[in-house]
Amino acid sequence: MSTRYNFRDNEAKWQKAWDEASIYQAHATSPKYYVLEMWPYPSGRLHMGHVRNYTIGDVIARYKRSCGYSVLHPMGWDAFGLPAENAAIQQKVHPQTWTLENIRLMKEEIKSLGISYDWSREIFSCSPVYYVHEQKMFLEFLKKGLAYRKESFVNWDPVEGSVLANEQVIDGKGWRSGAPIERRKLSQWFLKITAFAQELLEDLEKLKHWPEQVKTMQANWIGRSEGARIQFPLINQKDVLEVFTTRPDTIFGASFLGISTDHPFVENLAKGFPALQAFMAECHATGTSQKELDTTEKKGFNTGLSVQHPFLKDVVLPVYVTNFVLMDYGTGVVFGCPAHDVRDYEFAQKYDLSIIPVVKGPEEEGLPYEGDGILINSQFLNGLTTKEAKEEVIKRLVREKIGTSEISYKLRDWGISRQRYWGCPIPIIHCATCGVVPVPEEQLPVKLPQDVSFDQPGNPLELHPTWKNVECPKCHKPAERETDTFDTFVDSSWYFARFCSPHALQPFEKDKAEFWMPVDQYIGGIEHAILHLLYSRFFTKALRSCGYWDISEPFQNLLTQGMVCHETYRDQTGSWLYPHEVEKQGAAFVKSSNGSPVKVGRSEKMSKSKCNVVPAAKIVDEYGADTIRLFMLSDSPPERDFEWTEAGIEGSWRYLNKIWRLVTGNLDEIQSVKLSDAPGHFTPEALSLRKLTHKTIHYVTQDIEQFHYNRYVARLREFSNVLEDFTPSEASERWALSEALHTLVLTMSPALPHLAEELWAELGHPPFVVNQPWPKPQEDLLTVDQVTLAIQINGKMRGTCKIAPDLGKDAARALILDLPFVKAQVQNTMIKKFIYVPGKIVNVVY
RNA sequence: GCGGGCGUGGUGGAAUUGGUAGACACACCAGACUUAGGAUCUGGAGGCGAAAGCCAUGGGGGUUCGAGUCCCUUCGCCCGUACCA
Repeated sequence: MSTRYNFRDNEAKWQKAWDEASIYQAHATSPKYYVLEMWPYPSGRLHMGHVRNYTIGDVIARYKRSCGYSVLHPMGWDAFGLPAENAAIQQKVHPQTWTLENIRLMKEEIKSLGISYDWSREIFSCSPVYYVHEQKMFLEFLKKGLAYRKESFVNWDPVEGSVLANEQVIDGKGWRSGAPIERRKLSQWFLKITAFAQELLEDLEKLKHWPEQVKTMQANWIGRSEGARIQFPLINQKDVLEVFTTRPDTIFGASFLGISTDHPFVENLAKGFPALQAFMAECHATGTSQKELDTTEKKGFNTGLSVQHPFLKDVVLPVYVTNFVLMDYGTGVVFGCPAHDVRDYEFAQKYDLSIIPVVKGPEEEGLPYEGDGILINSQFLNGLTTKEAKEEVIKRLVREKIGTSEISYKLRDWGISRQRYWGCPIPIIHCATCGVVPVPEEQLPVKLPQDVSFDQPGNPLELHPTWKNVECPKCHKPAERETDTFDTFVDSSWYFARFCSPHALQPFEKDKAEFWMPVDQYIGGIEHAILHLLYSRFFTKALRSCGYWDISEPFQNLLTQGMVCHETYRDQTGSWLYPHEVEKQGAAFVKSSNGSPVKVGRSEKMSKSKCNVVPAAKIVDEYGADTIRLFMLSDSPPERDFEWTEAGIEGSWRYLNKIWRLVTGNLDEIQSVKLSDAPGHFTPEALSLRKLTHKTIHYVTQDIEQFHYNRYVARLREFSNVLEDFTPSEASERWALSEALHTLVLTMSPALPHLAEELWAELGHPPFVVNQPWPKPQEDLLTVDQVTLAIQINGKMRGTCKIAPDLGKDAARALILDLPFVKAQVQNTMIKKFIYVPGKIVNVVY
């Protein structure tokens, strides 16, 4: 018996054995369990965030397998995207070559972790076999009116002459060129997610096991609000401007109209109005991100036009073109009520507009006051509450035919066009005669051409002569292919369905998909709380309305994991250092290469830019898969951030060896034990061990079910701490020890599959431990006959007392008031209150 | 700016969801053992204090017999913000 566990040989051995037995291949037999981790973007190296994600998923997959479920646990590649193009530009390597090589490397690393994936279902978003279905779906959506074309803004880099992602715009400038970015309009494809706004909102209630904060974020993102649409006729003109407002009650506080720079009326007005044109250009000299738009200084341009107040015939309001009214929300026009809106208040002060308070709050409030209250200065609304006033205004608007009630959503349609090469081509042909023509189904897939160059800026597809120039399928005259590709979120909005029948000729076989779906447990980073998850929910519903299946929600349960963090290090020059470049000298850190002092920064999310990354492959190589898996589970609960430390991984490695010694060191003791022959009598020591064994099963099961993996590991450690001190002296104790060791191996197997497999063999069993049923606790061993009751006197902890857990209140009172330390404190004072929570606490108030 | 979170010893965290704050670990200290190892084993440990005890869950206030947990307020950090994935 070796005292050191040989992870290198064992992990390779068992991974090979699992592979050869194909034990992780999913078979569609009930009951089913579909566990899915978010598929990775193949960046080339596995990082700790991936390891954490896959480990969390693997524990539940293995646990459910032991519980008798038929488990589907697949893995694939979110292989399209911007980094491949950046690599192409920087390293002169084709995006496909770069991507496939990255996949090869990452797959090798994932495999070394021993995750129970069914690799026969592996899929790649960049393969035409995958994206052909996406192109067909898009054409279906087009037929159903769920896809359409409209103009919208992109970040335009005037120096590069290309479109930039928000990420590539830094402080309003292009990341490569440094040139100020402008917003430019392009005609682009959109998916009508707003058609499902109400359903996406309502169905959140069905998602019982989604984190509340994710549901709240999605609900706020959808942003349903009830309000009114009100007409404001322009003075001396025929036109009418329509406003959407959620505060129709404040209509008498209106002092101006704000209209979006992108409103058709403004675009029209700007013709022959150079000052306005200049203002609009000024507003467009910014990127498209919401954060940038919101934090840019609020500006307005007085058009000189004015509108009539809907209820006050002698009041006219000036019309300002503004940079803070969004064309995408409501009607693109707002009325400004400075007394009751912070933004309007600032605007009114800047442009010296009147501020009329019309809502009186419950207390003396300063302005602006955005809360509810009683209406003042408001004609027929005076004295009404905010809620009543809203109803009354709408009633009048409808009666006078100058407005209606309206429900509005913040959610905007999903722009899916990207002016990039490395994505799924949009299957459309533009013809001068026939307009927008879908590529006929028999010509699908539209494959990406291989022969492209990144020597010039912009999308290489634009510059590709033979791919771009085609014949119109309808009139056969020369036409052009759509050169935009899909947003990569499209690829990840249905991959979970493809896994159900990954080799099917259609996107997925309906019966297979309806058998496996919905995903029973979805696991991924919190950063996807809104976009990816909302798009996937939308796609599921859109596919339903196109007749693909009868599924409405893709993910039954959701776990959002926290980030993996690490300390940051900088040398004297301020450059970031990798953890492997520094070493500890006493309490301080120094640079390994020259011994110079290192400044230790706070722990942050692992990122290449700050060099605080630890490559997973290195750790697997040094400590093995089980050690890294154990550490990933031990410290933090999955939804919290995780702190990576060298000490932590060491600690996990030591624990692995401890288990190894514990089991192998007791083999002789339990050699003669037959677990099927339970002894008739147990010594008190044996009984007490058995109680712990069954309590451990009980709690470990609960902890795994609830994803309290750190507690699960803590229970295993507590259990093994006791086992270490247990020396059997007769038969029933040897039996109890054998039961305990078997339980330890079985319960640790979801976390430490390789070690468990090896020890299962050492215990004399044929493979595989992963196919063993999950142990069940014996109920009669879970009862306790005494608990430690906490005793408070006047709310302060004063002592404890051993007591039967179900003792009645009167008996408990007599017993406790008779305790010496209670008597001493209370003496003969009258007891005012005696609070008794059986099994937990007593509070004596005197 | 807006939306959502998080904050507990030197460190990561635990606390049956309003009932003994610090489980389980890491780091540390003291000791044992030795075929000096990536060891292992035993003991200690929130702070102050000789002790009794007092103080402690980012800060301040409140509700309660009782608050890490609920409410108000404030500070700090993190995620998302629609073209990073």
